[in-house]
Formats: sequence, C-alpha cells, structure tokens
Amino acid sequence: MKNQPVTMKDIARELGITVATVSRALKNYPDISPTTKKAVLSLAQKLNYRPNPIALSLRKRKSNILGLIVPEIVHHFFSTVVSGIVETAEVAGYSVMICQSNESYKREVREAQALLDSRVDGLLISMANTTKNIEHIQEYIQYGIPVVLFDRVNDDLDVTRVVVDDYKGGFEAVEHLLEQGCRKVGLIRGPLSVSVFNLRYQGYRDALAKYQIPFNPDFVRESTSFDLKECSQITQEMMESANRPDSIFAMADSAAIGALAALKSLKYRVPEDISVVGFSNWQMASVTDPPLTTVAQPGYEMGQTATELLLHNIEAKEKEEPQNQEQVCLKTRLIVRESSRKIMGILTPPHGNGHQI
Amino acid sequence: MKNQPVTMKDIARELGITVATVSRALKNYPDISPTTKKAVLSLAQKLNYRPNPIALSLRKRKSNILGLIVPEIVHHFFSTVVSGIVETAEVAGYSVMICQSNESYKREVREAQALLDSRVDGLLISMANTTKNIEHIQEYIQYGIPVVLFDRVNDDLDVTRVVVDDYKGGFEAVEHLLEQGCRKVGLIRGPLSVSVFNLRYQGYRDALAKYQIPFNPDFVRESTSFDLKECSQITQEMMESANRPDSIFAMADSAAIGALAALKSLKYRVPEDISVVGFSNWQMASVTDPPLTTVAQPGYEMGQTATELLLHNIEAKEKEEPQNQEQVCLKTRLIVRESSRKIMGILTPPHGNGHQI
DNA sequence: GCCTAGACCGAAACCGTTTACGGAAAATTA
DNA sequence: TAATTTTCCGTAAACGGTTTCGGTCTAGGC
Repeated sequence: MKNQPVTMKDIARELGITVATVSRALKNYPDISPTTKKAVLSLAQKLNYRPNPIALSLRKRKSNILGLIVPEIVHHFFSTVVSGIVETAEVAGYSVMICQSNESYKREVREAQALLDSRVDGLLISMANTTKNIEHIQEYIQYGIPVVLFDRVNDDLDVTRVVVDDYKGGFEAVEHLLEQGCRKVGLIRGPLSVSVFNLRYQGYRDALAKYQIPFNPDFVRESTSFDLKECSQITQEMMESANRPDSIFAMADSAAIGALAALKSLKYRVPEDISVVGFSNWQMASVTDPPLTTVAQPGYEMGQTATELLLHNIEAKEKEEPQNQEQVCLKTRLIVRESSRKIMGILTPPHGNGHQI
Repeated sequence: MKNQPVTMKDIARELGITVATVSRALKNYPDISPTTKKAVLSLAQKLNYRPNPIALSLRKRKSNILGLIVPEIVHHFFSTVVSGIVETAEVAGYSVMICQSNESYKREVREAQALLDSRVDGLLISMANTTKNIEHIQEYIQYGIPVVLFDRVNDDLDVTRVVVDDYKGGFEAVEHLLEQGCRKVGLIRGPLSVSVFNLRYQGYRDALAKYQIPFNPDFVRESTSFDLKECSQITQEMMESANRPDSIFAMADSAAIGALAALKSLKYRVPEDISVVGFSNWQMASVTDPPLTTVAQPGYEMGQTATELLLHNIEAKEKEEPQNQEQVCLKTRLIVRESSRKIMGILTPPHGNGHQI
C-alpha cells in the first residue's frame, strides 16, 4: 500500500551505481557494458520501473500533452471530433486535456490561459459563438506553441485550420430542395458572426441566385442554440405567417428535428407539403419520421486531420523548421432521405387537415 | 516570437536577488520585506510570469490532473457525464486527461497504464463491456491513487462508485408497461456481464414477478452495441415470431429508436399495437415518432458526484486521512411519453395493415 | 560597549531525469 | 615498457520551482 513509484535512484542504489549509469543503460547507450546493462534492465523490469513523465517534461521542456477546447462536449458533432482527436493523439504518444467553453468567450479565454500555463505542446480549439477577440490565441503564437483551429475558425488568425466545406454544404442542400421543385426555402440559421453559419448562409443565397429566385428575408430565422423546442417554435411561427415556406433548410439536425416535430403537430405532411433538410447527419437522422435529409460532416476525420497537422507543427518546431499553416477543407456529403424527396407525379393524395402549398 | 516563458530566475536576476526570495515574495511569506515583495510582484506582473506547473508537480509530487476513461466519447449519456466531470474538475483547479477504451479490454488496460505513468492524482473510469480482469485498477490502489468507478462498475473492486439505480429504473419501466395493460414484455438487453444491464434485467424480472407474469425467455434478445440497425433487425425478428410481444423495453434509447423504426416499417402502431420504452432520455427521445417513454439518467450529476468524491479522496490522501469508499446511487426518473401511453377506452380505431394484439 | 532578538535574505537540498565532461582502469599499440 | 587509445562509469549541471536551515545586519536592552 502507498508504495511510491520506483525511480532510477532506487535502481542505482540497489546496484551500487549512479543514476547516470542507470539512465544510460535504460536507453541502451553504447558506453555501458553489457553486464551492467543487463543488470539494470532486469532490475528495472523486476521493480516495475516506469519513467516519470513529469521529470521528463521538465527536463525536455515538452509535456506531450495537447490542449483541447470545444464549445460543448455534449454535442454529437463535437463529440465525434473529440473522438478523432483523442485516438490520433494516443497513437502518437500524446495525451489530451479537454475543456469546454460552453459557448462563453470568458471561459474560453480562461481555459486557453490554463492550458498555456499547463505547458501543453499544442492547442486544438473550436471557438465559442461569442468569441471575437483573439488575444488569448495570439499569446500561443507569441510563445511559438502550435495552434490548430477546427470547425469554428476565426479569419483573423494566421494558423492552421480544418473546416468542412460549409459553403458547398449549404449550397447543395438548398440546390437539392430547389431541384425538388421547392421555391420558398425557409432557413433556420445560427448567428452570422460564426464562420460556419455565415458560409452555409452564403451557400443558401447563392443557390437561390443560381435558380434566379429572389432572396426573401422573411424566410430567414435565427436560432442561437438550435434547441429543439426553440426551433419548433420558430417553425410554427414561420408556418403561421402569411407567406409560408414550402421547405426548410435548418443549419443543424437538432433544429431540423425540432422543425419536423412542429410540422407534425401542425399536421403538415413531410415532404409532400413541406420539405426539410438538416445539417450534420446525426445517427438519429436516419430514424426520424420521416428520415431526415441532411448534410454529412466528417467529424472524426476532422479531429484526425486537425491532430495530425498539429503534431506535424509540433515536430517542425522541435526541429526548428518552419511551421506551415495549411487550410484544410473537408468535403461534406448530401444524404438524401425521405424528408425532402418529392417524387413528382406519384405523390399520395393529401389528407390530414389539408394544408397544402 | 518563440519567447521562452519567464521564470523566477529571470525575476531574480533582474532584481539582484535569489530565486528563493522571489518564491517567498510571490507566496507572500512573512519574512520578506514589503519593499522586495512589491518589487517582485510588480516585475512578475510586468513580465507576465506564470509558475511552471510541471516543476511544481515534480516538487510536490502532485500533478493536479485527473485521468478519465470512458467506453465511448460519442455517446450521449457518456458525453453528459464527461461534461459534468470536466466542469467539476475545473472549478477545483484540476485538469482532465480523457481516454476512450472503445469497449476494448486491452485498450482500457493500456490507457489505465498510460494514465498511471502520467502520474494522475486520481482516476475516473467507466469500464468496458468486455472487462472482467481488474488488475489494472488494483495497481492504482497499490500506489494509493484514488479511483472512482461510475456507471459501468465492477463489484470485485473496493472503491468509491457512482451509479444510477438501474434496478429500479428497469423495474419502473416494466411496471409502467404492465400498468398500461401489457402482458408480453419484449426485452432488448445488453450483455449481463455488465452490471448496469444485469441490474436493469433484474428489475425487468422482478416487475414481472410482482404482477405474477411468468418469465418467458423467448421475449429476451441481446444486443451488444444497441446499434440502431441491429436493434431494428432484432425487433423485426421478435415481431415475426409466433409469439409476438405487446411491448418492448429496450435498455438504451438508441435501441428503442431502432425498434420504433422497425415497427413503423412493419406498420405496427405505437402505442396502440405495441408499446416501447427506452433508457437514458436522450434529447431526441422527445421528438421521435411517437415521443419515447424512457428512463432518465442524471449523467451530468453522475460526473459531478464522481469527481467530487474523487477529489475528496485525493485530499484525504494528502492529509493522510483514511479514504472512504462510498457507494452513491443516483435516482432515475421514468419519463412517460406517447410511445407507451395507452389511454384505455379512447384508443383510436385500428388502421394500417391491421396488426393487433 | 556587549548581548540578544528580530528582520530579511541567501545557500543548498530536493523532486526525477538527461547529458556534457572528465577520469580511472584496462586494452591496445609503439 | 611506455604511450596511447578504449571502455566504462562517475560528477555535476540543468530543467523550475519549494523549503529548511542559517547567516548577516540592525535595533533595542542592559
């Protein structure tokens, strides 16, 4: 009980040699006799010696820890990214310290500070909705600590970033709706100050433009959290307005599911009366009623890529090579399911309370 | 660029004093003159001095890091627990190193080892499905490092544990079905070697016993991962067997949702033809079709409690007080929604292909 | 003028490891 | 045999802090 972990000093004492010799023996240095090497190795094995990474960190000025800040852990997409990060870091021999900002700028700053103080070798961060100021990240750059931004990026920062093609994702989602014959595309979007939402929004507008459909601001609603209830409410308002949309593009699956719930309680049929498209491809999107058309985001791959790029820059720094600041854009994929599939001509006859477009 | 962080040595040199004095001045020791204190403090502020936690860890033999192992990060319940852990640790000044075992025993052992080597001050672990052997945890105990098990616990380990009342959760879920008039309760369960599933299973059996309904093994199916597709398949098989259940209790919401999907494609009406109850209360359980009755598990609270107990034992260890090994059991809560609510007498007339019980 | 008690600060050990440097003994060469 | 090279290991500094133990200086008491 309460054993202290065995150190090189213990081995040295037992063998009547110095810790320097033990250290060299363990690392198989050439100027240690085979005899001593064998003795050290076997005693280390017997005592179950494990090197103290803290002492190593101090000595080598390297912690082998990556800092990670996400807006929320309880979020399907982000948890997927986190999973990719953790896995990739592990195979490279790094640990991950995880923090969540809860979409709060102040917390994000505090956590970035704390991780910096912890001497992480690199930082992976997806920024909070509310973050505008970026001094807390620039401090990392001043210290030469590599940073990789993912998903929620900031354009003022000259660092490596990994995003998905949100513009194209938004564009294709809306284009798909237009191809199905929709002409009044409602939009549930997030704050435009957040890059990913802004890009999806541009995709929305450009898709409309391509089909020469005038932009109508009445069809656009903002949700801050994509909360189910909130988006149900938003949808209900849209449907009760004079000029009803014939389709809804929601920038998150949770929002789309909220919309589906509202539409169901209002007795609209999906997709006959109104089509719905989400964003992210949650696991459950395939089992909603009807199954949800959505834009798949490669979360795991994003985590993996971001980590690989970060590790690359950490190594580059160690070799005093220049760090590169790539801009990786991963492809999204539109997954068409029943919620938007209008099979022209074989639409079932209307029923319910008869809302039709 | 590439500034090294400033150390006490820098401050000492600048002020012509020794690091010992700097250290004491910063910690407001009484035997430092107000003059030097002020000088040190203001220079530290000016140079933006931050203490190096690695040096501190080495000296104090304390890392202020908690190790965390979960079976899967991409999992609504676990991510909720992780969130509670991270938040609670942060306010106490601890960081969290996160790992996932992917339900693999070998990985779990490897990660427990790695965290032990990292000199974490404590370990929070929810064990993999496949874990039977517990030597990797006993090693922590040997070194006197506090461990807290949560959710997926092991009865052979004498450590603090935090679970939800899975037995009662299972019992109440099934009792609810029986109260609704169901008599043939199908069960989609996980491996019984996993404590939580075993307890829910006991709850299932005891609820049946209470209502004097004989246990029928034909109604019980096992799923290892509660994968949507797999559970759809399982449900389909159950419904195609000679003796069909009139209700299904699934030990996970994902399994229940898979069941709902299968029932819908088989044109059964829920809850009129068959009732469904899940377990966990995912966010989306409220928006399935129909909304899913389920057993709410307080994930965040579990993370919070587990962390508080762990921190308590870490402190106790430091004060050489005895550690206590509490067994906390958090309450579950049955959330009744449409998927199981049979309002006797006002059932709508059957339609669809006419499956009835 | 001497002794003593604070007040204030430095010296040094320590945490566990790496590594440049040096040095003694053994082996090789001249 | 003496000089030189190897072989093999110890010494000590360093990483960035904390803490014990003293030591010097000044002020006060007698």
